[in-house]
Amino acid sequence: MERDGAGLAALATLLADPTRATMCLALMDGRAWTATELARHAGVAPSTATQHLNLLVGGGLLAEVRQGRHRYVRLAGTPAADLVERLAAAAGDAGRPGAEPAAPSSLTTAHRRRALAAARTCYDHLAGTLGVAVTDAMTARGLLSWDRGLVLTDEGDRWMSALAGGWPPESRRPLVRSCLDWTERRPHLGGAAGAALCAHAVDAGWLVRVRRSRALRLTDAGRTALRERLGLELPPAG
Amino acid sequence: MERDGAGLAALATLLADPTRATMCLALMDGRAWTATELARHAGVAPSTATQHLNLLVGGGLLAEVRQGRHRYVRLAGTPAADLVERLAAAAGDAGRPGAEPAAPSSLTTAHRRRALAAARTCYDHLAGTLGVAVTDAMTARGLLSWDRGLVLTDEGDRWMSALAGGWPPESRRPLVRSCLDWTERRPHLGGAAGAALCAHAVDAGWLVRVRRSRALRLTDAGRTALRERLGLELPPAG
DNA sequence: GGGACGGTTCGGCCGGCGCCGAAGGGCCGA
DNA sequence: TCGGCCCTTCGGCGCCGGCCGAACCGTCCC
Repeated sequence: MERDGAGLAALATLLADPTRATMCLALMDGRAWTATELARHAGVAPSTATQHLNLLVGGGLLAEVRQGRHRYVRLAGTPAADLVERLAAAAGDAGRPGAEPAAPSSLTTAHRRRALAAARTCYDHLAGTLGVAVTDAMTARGLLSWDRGLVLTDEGDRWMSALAGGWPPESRRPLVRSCLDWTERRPHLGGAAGAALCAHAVDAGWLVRVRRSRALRLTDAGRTALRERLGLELPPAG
Repeated sequence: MERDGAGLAALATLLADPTRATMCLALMDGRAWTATELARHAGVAPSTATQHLNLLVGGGLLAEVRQGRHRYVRLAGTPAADLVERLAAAAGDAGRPGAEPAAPSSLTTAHRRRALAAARTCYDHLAGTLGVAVTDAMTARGLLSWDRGLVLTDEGDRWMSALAGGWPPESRRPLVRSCLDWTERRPHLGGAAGAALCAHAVDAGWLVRVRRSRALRLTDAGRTALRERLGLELPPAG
């Protein structure tokens, strides 16, 4: 790759604008937003939003789908989402990688924060304390091994098969991947297995999405299922 | 805190300029560079480099140490280095972060970094693991003493005389000086003695310079010489 | 002390970028 | 067919940020 920083700078420039950064963070919920939704969310005129979205799509950070008169836009993929999340995590440390997180500025944000910290999606897999707890439980049960990088054990493979149909997936995506959690500062399960697990949890009603957020709420059924399948004891909803 | 993208944008802005990005990439070798070195490397005036370094240090991405009239600057830590590496890797994917994960192109960079960590020049004397190892060996042999600051013992003075002609040097430069190594985080030998030792090692063919880099390669002759003269056992080249 | 050197500060120039409003085009539903 | 909605294009404005050169300060070397 090139030794000059032009490419790096070009990529960073995409996120170096508050409006674009706000848009990308909003898209971290994994859904597709329309251009006007993003414009209102970021507090700019629609024409301005168009320009920003052109840049982000052109830069490969976002993918778009035109449907009728709507322009739907979403994060381009897991790497893009990882990038945004990682940068946001580093930026969240009061601008100091290594400092403690800033106190929530308001009650609503505190509530939001707590909900997000408890359980949320990280693009397409589980994150937050729940994501870490599930990952830990899977490790304790021998479904995951961290000996030489993160791998799914044979037992873990059987466990996934029993959990969800269509396992293993055909995609060339790595089965498992370690993803650093920005609230827990600990790794949780990403990759195809993480995505499949999350998808099943939502399909089966273990988790329900909280509107306009990437927070998740654990249902009673989910609590029971996780206890039965992983021996994971979770406190009732707070 | 994460709701608006201001923080994220602020962090990304640090890397959104080609000059700053080039500087950060240069610093990925793990070494500490001086301001002028970085200025020349990035192709800007010293005054411009100062401004960029102020931003990067202020943003927590870089750490600085003032030594004499020099301003040494290095990546602030592992998180910062990870951030730069990850962003650079994503930017290298043909500018498409959404594409599939890139092959470990960091292999070459890993090699580069290892080579630099192994042996390199710091100014005009030895640094890296080799520099630290030599310093340790000289201390163990009683050639150096750290009792009241770093001094060359009488025996060390004789050792230097036997090693190289023109010892002691006429310059009023301090004979020995402790210089903090940024990869080892331990002091190594600088000053006139360190310079003379390094010069002799290169002249005598113990070390050869690696082109377009500060890295050094230890020859077989050098390995033998260091074993004979310092009792220093070094592993063969990797 | 004198000279060289590394680094910093200050002022000023300039290009680029983000923003908007107005106008226009495509798609939809009545 | 017609009006309304979503989005885009275009022109223009204001500002921020990167760049330099000149002057200055502190350090090191002789």
